[in-house]
Amino acid sequence: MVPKPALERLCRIYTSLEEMDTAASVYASSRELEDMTGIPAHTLRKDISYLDQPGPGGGKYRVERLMAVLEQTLGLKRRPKVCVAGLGPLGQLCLKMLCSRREFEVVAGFDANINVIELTESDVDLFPSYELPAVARARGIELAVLTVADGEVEKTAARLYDGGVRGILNYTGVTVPPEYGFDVRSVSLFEELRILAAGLRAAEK
Amino acid sequence: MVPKPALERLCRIYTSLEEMDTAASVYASSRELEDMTGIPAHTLRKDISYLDQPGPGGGKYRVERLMAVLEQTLGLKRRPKVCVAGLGPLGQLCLKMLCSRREFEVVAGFDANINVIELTESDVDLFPSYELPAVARARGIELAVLTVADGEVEKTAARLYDGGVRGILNYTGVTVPPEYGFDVRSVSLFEELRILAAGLRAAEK
DNA sequence: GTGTATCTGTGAAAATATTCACAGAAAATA
DNA sequence: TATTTTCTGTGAATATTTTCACAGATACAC
Repeated sequence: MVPKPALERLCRIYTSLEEMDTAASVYASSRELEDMTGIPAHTLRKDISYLDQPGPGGGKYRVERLMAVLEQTLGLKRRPKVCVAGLGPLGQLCLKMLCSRREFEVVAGFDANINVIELTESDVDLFPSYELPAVARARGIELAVLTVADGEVEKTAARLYDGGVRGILNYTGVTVPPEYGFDVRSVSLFEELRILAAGLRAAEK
Repeated sequence: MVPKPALERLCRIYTSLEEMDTAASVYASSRELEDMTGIPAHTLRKDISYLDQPGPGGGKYRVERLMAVLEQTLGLKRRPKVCVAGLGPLGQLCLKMLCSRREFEVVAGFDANINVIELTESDVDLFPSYELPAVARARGIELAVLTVADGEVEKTAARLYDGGVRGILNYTGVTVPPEYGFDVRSVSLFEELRILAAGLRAAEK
């Protein structure tokens, strides 16, 4: 079984592999990846070894091959189904970014305000929030990007749960209620900056 | 010394304490905080114990007191100086959010495009990117929110380094070059969703 | 005040994750 | 082809983090 921190690093490695692939690099050594990611080469090799896939042995990794292995393991080949809940400026931005790549299947957007839904241009179907559970179930949405206002998080979480959504990427400033058992990753501008500030502070001593 | 994961959790706890403070709660037990954050009560108590501050002993934590201790330890009382590099939609959003609270001192915004600088309304002084090193040094900027286009990351990183910036909150899709030794936290929409997808995948087995 | 229930604080134990070190496979060299 | 160099893969050692368990402090009821 792959340790969770290793999984996170593997996702970071995938990003770097994409960069290399775009730059038409065919081979990647653990050392080069260390230079790109800051993850030590031995950690990175160990992480890859958790995948239990035959590697190149003594040669370098083949970028495409390793990407394929990661796609397999990380479940990206399936194009997980994603929705965006909350279509304020941030939500709309996320929607746009997600649509700009094929990696995820963007299935729907939701907002409490019907005006927003009618006025927003998007390739994706947009719905009022109260339809979330039904739409999510009908379309098999697995992941949600949560960009609603802080005050709406609780209600939206309940709806996502009813819709069978399993994982939430939480961009709001408040905590997603843990009782639903979502797999949550939270990205709070303030919290992240606090962690950096605390890091500086710790480094000073 | 506070373990790094503990530090991150403490920042999360701080967020929940803010929520409680807003809700006019005076006391917080480790159990209540567990319910809010999903962090187990014993982990959370241990984390707080790393702070080496006298706690309430047998009673509950006093919300204000604990917040004060965390502000102290996390270095938030100092109002760390922050800038935003890259004033596209995301950068402007970050700028607005940062200005909406007093927690950080937002000192400057930067963009490569001079039109953007002239057209953007902001309470914060905006500068063209090439002035970043000078401005950052002059104003003592410690942290940067990096929201430039992916192709500009390398150049911007160099400038931030020249400006004496120590920590970066990286919202771009590419890796910040590790050779400068920045303290980096990266937030990539795609990477986060990948981690969630991998989590689902792992849970299925 | 006495008793009971509820907390925190923390050393020690257990679980996890990282680093190391080196065997052995590929690639490069000559 | 033989030799050297450069890699990966991984068990074992080390380091870190989390969990546990319980002593002792506080709050509360009566």
